[in-house]
Amino acid sequence: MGDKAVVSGIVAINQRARSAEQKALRRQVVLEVAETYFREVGYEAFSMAQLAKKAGLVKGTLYLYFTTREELFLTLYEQSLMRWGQVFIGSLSEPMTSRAYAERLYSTALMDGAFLPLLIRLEHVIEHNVSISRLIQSKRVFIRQVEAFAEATSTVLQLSEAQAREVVKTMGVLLIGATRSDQGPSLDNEALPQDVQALIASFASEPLFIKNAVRIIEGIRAEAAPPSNQ
Amino acid sequence: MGDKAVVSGIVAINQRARSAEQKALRRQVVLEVAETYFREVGYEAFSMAQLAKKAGLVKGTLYLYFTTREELFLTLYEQSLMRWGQVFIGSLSEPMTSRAYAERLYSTALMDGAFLPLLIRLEHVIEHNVSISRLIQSKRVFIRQVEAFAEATSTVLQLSEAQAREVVKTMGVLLIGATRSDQGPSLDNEALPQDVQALIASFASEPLFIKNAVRIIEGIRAEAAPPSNQ
DNA sequence: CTCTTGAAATGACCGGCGATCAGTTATATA
DNA sequence: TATATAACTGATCGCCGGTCATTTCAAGAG
Repeated sequence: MGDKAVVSGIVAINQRARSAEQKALRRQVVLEVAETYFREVGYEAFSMAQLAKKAGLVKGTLYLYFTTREELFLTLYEQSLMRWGQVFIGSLSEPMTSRAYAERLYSTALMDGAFLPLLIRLEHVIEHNVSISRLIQSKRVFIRQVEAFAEATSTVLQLSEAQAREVVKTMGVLLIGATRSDQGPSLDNEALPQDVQALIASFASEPLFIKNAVRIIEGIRAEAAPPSNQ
Repeated sequence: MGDKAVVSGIVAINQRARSAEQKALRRQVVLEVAETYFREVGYEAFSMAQLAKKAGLVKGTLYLYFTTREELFLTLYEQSLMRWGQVFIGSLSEPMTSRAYAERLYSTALMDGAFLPLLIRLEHVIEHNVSISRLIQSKRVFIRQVEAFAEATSTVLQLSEAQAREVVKTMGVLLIGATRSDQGPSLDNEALPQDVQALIASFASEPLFIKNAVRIIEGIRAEAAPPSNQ
């Protein structure tokens, strides 16, 4: 009991955060605790009071750093998006097949346990209850990421910039739609009838994503290069 | 004040529902009130107490007809799915282009104001907090609908059964991913900077869905019929 | 070294939520 | 008409996100 005093390493602010840097640092610490907690319990069971407890604060203090629960999640989303972007782009190699590209995209997106659950709730939940200016700021982060994706995609898939942007947009759509089934309740293997098990198996997200990603990339590739004309 | 007594038409149960039919009827009346209310306020703002008030009951009574809020929404989802299925299949004509098929699918799905908002929340929210047996029952409704869709699709697009099933599965994925942007906050036209407006415009759901639906249908069509071989 | 001051932090508090259940009441039947 | 049964009620529960008057602490002034 009484786990105050020194927390971690050199910086160790258990005192009040007064300077702007200290406040930013504390905010980031809270975000890291929040992300761990979020990975444990998911979106719906995540409570601000519990988060405060885990971060060694009191609920009211959280609201000095985040105006609403949703604004906190929006920040987590931005960070996970940028993190995933780095990992995905970093995983691409010079010339790639559509299939290899789709596989990298899928596996890196799933690897980050926070990204997809946040992405899936972005429009219907998170973006409501957030100020317009904060939302604009977030959209700009998104624009930057889309551009980075498009550039890398254009290179490795040998597509025009316009084609690459089209690919990126559609990959997002497909990723959300295909991984939706992974977000259902974890009924594991318990006594589901065969017809339902077969249904679930037929909606397995990985082949669903990859097969359709390839179809779309090849479709886009074919559109701008009519094979028999000019 | 005092709007008891006769409610509507001939049946008019303001009394207790005793027989199984009366109970089923009352349940259906509640569902209809719930759907109207849901269309007004959406998922998050929907409260059981308000619903009870609108249905002329008390909150506790609702829980005699639905075990949880989510089970009520699951029922609304099933009904809207079947309703849409009828409308969509009924709107198909004998031989159709991929594009016409995609357009019908998109427009009929959007027309029913309740279907997409429920579908989008199905796995991450609704299916949690519902009994396993109820979930199995719901999945079977879904299986039946998929089969009906596949049959109609096979006919109008002139595809094999396996191809048609693949089309149907993928259309669902695409529909959810593409219409996600419609679920954001309604920021209308108010003072969004141009870059953000351009982003939103570029993610407009209709062209996003239709272009990619066509790409995928054509991709699936091409897979089983290699043009230069056999 | 002490005092002042203003912002960081607190915790009690708010209204509303989904859900529960002991008690009430209407009604079909004997 | 009396009785048993189950549909219905409404008070109550614990918890939620969010607020705010008050307290506390550290940096800068003297």
